[in-house]
Amino acid sequence: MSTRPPTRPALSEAQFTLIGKALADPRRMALLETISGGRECPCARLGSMFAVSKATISHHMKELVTAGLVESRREGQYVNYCVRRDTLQAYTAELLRRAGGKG
Amino acid sequence: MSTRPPTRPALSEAQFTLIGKALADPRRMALLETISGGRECPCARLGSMFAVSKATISHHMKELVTAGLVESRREGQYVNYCVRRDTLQAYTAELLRRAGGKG
DNA sequence: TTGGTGGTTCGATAGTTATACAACTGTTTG
DNA sequence: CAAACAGTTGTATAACTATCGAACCACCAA
Repeated sequence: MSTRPPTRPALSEAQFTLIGKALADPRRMALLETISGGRECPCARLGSMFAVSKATISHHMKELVTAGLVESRREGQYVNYCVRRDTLQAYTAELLRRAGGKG
Repeated sequence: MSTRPPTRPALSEAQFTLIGKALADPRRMALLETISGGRECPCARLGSMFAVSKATISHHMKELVTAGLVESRREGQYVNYCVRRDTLQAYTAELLRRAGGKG
């Protein structure tokens, strides 16, 4: 048929669920949004913006990285994060594919 | 500029979170997907497809309805559900708007 | 009415998770 | 080396939630 094959490989069920869970938490969503705002975002700054412990920040960032929504890169003492927009787009596409129906 | 203003009102923070949580559960996602498949789906059928109690089905459907992802309509003895694609699309749009960045 | 079927609500339980503190690793600077 | 700073990990706890059985409500048919 004519439905062009997706350019990206479809998300696995496991990753789809991971992403869903990662996005479901308001705090994590806020972190993601903050990271998305700037070009790169050191973890330290995040801690100062949200009144939570650095352990919690680290935990949330780990979830986001595991879900593939964020990439981390160590820069000396610091860790910089950036959003993986491809993953985010793959997720929304998959979401619409699954529940968006045929129109 | 030329980006047409959204036809839909933006999702409130509360609803955005509700939707996120609703979509995060694999079972609920499966239910949503099933509903999306057919035109209308009576609750009874759902119960027979997923090996869970009807109480659990009811609970999940309530979550989906509360999130605005699904609409329920009583049809005599039965309750039919249909997916609110507008909500789903509003969610994905908001997601990309928040975290999709300017890329 | 009585019964039967479809769905909801209640109460309890088990599993998950967000959070913090403390201890630890890694890095830079004296 | 030691000290200071950035992040991670371990442990514990509190809050949340998915799940079920049972009781209940809504509708339909005798």
